[in-house]
Amino acid sequence: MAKSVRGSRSGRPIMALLDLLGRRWSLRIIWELREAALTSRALRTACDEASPTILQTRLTELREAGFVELADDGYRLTDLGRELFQTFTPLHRFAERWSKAQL
Amino acid sequence: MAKSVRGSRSGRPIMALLDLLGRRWSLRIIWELREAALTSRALRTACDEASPTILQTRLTELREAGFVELADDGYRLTDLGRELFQTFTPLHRFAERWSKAQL
DNA sequence: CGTGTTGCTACAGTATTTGTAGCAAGAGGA
DNA sequence: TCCTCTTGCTACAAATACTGTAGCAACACG
Repeated sequence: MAKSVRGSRSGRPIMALLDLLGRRWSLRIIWELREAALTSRALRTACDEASPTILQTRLTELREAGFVELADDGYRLTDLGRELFQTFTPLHRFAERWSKAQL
Repeated sequence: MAKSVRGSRSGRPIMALLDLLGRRWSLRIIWELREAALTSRALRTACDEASPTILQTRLTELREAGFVELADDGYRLTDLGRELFQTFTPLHRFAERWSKAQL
């Protein structure tokens, strides 16, 4: 398992971030936690029954990165994680436009 | 190789997009093409000598998605791809804040 | 005590990614 | 013409990441 975030050698934070978010289910997890906290099982359901192994791995990474935390009501975005999610908003809008351009 | 974009079954464009961008080197490739077109070799150099196999695979996917095109001067973002890149701008700013929060 | 959650892990099979090598096609230069 | 260089791209085996199933201990409710 890649311990340190790839691209971090360059010292450029954006590389480390692109690498972390470029791992499977990372983007999706943040997306699914956008509204409310989810238990590990609920998160798994939300993520199309992705394997718990990889979800756990990603959750650990995202927790170490400070984007996600485990509270009484399950996993949820930290303030930092919520900030990160904000940057997805234009992405969401873009996705809608993109799907129309695909036709 | 995953032919269709995962998550596209849901019909939610954002899922398809999150999945495509969640594959290794996808985000990075778009990032590296942000300023100028790059030849396949130059792109490889920019991407820390990532293997040409996977770069080629990602480039094909990104081309099919309409984000990247191959021109005389190498690979470059399409108008759509440039739109997508715009959504990264807040991500870049976030990355800077994040690296400070990590200390 | 049983029943049901929770977060989390083991493990084997599969898919993806890596690294090295090398291809054919095209653009020069001699 | 032949030689050399670059282009985009691919083969192939080894390494790594991911999947799917099963199941653990800890805690809560009854």
